[in-house]
Amino acid sequence: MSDVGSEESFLVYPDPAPPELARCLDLGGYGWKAVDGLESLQGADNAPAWTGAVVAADESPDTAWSVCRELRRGDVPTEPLLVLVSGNQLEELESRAELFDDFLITPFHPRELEARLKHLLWRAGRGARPELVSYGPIELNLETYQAVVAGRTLDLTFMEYELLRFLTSNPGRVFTRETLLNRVWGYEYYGGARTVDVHVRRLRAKLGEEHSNLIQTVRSVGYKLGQSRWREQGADPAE
Amino acid sequence: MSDVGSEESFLVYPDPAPPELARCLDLGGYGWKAVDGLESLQGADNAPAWTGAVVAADESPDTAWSVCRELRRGDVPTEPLLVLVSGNQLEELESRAELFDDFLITPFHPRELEARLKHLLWRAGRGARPELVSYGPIELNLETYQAVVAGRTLDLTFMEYELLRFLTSNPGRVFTRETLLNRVWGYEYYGGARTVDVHVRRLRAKLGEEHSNLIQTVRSVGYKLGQSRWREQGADPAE
DNA sequence: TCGTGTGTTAACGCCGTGTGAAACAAGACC
DNA sequence: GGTCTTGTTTCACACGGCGTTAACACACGA
Repeated sequence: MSDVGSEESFLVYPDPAPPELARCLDLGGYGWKAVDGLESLQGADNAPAWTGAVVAADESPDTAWSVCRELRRGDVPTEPLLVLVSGNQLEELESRAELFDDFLITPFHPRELEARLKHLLWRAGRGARPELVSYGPIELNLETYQAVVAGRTLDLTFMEYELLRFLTSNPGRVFTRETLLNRVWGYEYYGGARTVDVHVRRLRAKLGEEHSNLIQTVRSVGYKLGQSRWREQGADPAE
Repeated sequence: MSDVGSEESFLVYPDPAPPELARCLDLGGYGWKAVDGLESLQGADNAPAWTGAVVAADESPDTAWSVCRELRRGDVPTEPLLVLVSGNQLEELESRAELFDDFLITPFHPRELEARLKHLLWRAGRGARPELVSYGPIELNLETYQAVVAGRTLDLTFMEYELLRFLTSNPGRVFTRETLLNRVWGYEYYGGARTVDVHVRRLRAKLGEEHSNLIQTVRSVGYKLGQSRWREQGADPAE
């Protein structure tokens, strides 16, 4: 499914997930797994990795409500559960109020789906997914201003963090000192291109010896972080 | 207004209630009262007869959110609160997740409004309200406005409590002074960002010496409370 | 009137930040 | 290979932004 480990993932019904729903979940960066029933899950209840569920009840309502009922009976009965219903199913919601946390009318707007998922996750106490930027061993939490390299927390100053964030957001790309000054420092700048050098040096020092080479200098051009994802393992012969 | 058929009644903003909203509430048999602000209510706090609120935030969002904030601060801070937003306001919902329980996109279908109201009332009737906020040694009782740190009751002023509540509700997250002024104080603000500093200082003083470091300053960014739960164990090995 | 809560102003001190120069590395040219 | 040139790394230091703190000003209710 997806590569990032820390993200939210949803259980989706039915198994060939509605195309629109699948597309929106993918675009939102959520992991998801479509099932046609819960018997397959009961077999392998090893890691209930999903943090919520989205049940499309507009096609086959009866089995969909059964799935909701099963989910409510499960080990984590209060997980966020969103049902998709058609406009003429609104009346039957009242009698099934205990089977869902929120509902969405099909056809739906992708942004409404995302907004409802976010609010459900927030209410469930897990909060919105933290905005993360990562590359290799580097992980940046944009909300807490924390930087982690290979599990070790770094104590960065403001400019160091901003510089690392910019480089990590554009991995493998080379930036001239002027560009860095403009985009990170944020003002027109004359002279003092050495400022970038010094901050790169301090960053490398705090990254530690084994990771200091994450920031590479491209001679007479500038700096870049890591390797480009373009032809990553293509093993450039000049390397 | 409405002859109260059922015992449910809602507070509606703004005062000339949106016609569509008024009609639907009437048809649904709900009682409701439109207000343009909360100052009129504070005068006569005799019988808070409403069981919930519907705030139309699609016309004048700023004041609407202020009303939501006031409602949340009120005596019954967790009453069901539904906001009406336009389609292009979905993005701003995420940063105000604590100000509403459910939302509805305008223009709306009357039956969807009714379904959402019913579901909100059903959920409120089950008492699924988190009245407590806590982080580490901090415990806040939202009903009694009491703050406890490590078992010791604090005597906080109003703004101190609000600030601590906001920070505690979003632990580990860094907020700029401007953000704090907007979200805690609740109005647009120019100058005087030092106000936040002073209140933080007073809060730290009341937290006591051993817990004053719960509120951490992130230099040239803002303040945050505690450590993020994200990678909390990343203690520096050189320590 | 006093007492309390809240916002403002100014002084102070720290530490992040930028700068200059020296030391160093990498090619280029003869 | 030696030497010169160009560019990068490293160090030390001074300035200034930024947070802390205290003291004051104002509004409001008792």
